[in-house]
Amino acid sequence: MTARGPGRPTGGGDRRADILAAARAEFAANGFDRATIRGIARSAGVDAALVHHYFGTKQEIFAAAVEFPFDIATGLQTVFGGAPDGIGERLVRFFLGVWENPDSRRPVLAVLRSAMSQEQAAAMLREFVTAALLTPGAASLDVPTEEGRLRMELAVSQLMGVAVLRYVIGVQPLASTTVEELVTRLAPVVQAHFDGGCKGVAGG
Amino acid sequence: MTARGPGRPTGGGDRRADILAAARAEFAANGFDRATIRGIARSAGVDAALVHHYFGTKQEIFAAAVEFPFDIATGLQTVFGGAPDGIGERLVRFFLGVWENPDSRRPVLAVLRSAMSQEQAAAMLREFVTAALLTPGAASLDVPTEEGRLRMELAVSQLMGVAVLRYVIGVQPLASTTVEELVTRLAPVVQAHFDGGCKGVAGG
DNA sequence: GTCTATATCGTGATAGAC
DNA sequence: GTCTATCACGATATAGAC
Repeated sequence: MTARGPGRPTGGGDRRADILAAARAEFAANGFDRATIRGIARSAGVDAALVHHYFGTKQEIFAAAVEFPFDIATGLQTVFGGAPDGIGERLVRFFLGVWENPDSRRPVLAVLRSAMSQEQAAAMLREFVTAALLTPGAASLDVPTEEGRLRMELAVSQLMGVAVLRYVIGVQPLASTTVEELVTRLAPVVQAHFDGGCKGVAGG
Repeated sequence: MTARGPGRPTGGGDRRADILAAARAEFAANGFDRATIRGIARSAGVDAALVHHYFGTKQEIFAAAVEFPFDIATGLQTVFGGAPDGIGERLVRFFLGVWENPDSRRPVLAVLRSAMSQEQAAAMLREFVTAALLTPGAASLDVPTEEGRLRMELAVSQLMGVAVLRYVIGVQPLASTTVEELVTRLAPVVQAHFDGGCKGVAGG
């Protein structure tokens, strides 16, 4: 039963999923600007007009494509809920886990690529970082809010930079280093940001 | 003598500079894809055809626009030439100095924005990071090359992430923190990457 | 529900007048 | 050296047939 007749009885919902998957792949691979409706349609094996029919404008397709397919809040509850001195390692593991899994990498890669030159995507990333990372992270610290947010931002900067160099630019040897190796090297640094800096390393 | 007649005797070099400056601004503001020849021409107050006349294709304009107007190698010699335990602070100061000065920020912003979705710009960034940062940085360390490069990449990741969140995404309060404050917080972390990690912070 | 056809626009690039 | 005019192309988006 591979042949699909016109007016198929399933009532739709099949092609729509194909289009959404293709949109995720295209936006992740090319960013908002370079991704095209025609390309998404071709990749999904449907007509370009059908993409508009289901999702409307290109912006709306993008918004639908980058909605996280998993509950990210749950994962971050685990990160910030446990022992304070383990937040660094848990955050690094969570972050790398999202990026190593193709299903979750696609949306975040699409947002990151697009956020560089598209204000709406930048706003999405800004809001996500603020709501999902900075606010709960800062709240779990025993310092003033502004100080906590800055610490979190510096920690997130470290991880965001790794994402850019490892997953987008692909610089070696970082791009082929194992996750465990990265956890070993990054967790203490991220934790240090959390604890207010690496200054103590000099030993006084 | 503000009026310019046709066939002006200066022999050209005036409009060309205007176009180049406009191209820097447009590429920095929008990235490669969203920047347009017409937009550059409009911004420079000339015709679009003149842009092609001087610089050729859009790729060639981009290449001309992102050529650093200052000798970056000299600055990095200072960073890596001095005392090893000051590399962290000197690298952070150099990096932030480049990004805080509009003249030098424009080219690097253009490359960063474009590298996210344009393979040629990504290759430029990859080669620049490798040749100007990783290789001299790793060479100044007393560890195997591969290990030194990875340490440098993690240090650069920290700075790259700060650039993304501070200068592109504009997340607060990081975007409005003073340079000195950032140097204070980042230099030890970058230095720790250089020295092989923050592990010693726990004090044993 | 799906696709054909097309309207409308903006792009990069070129030829050639002045 | 500078600009007018235009080509060829691909984009988003829509109208409407089936």
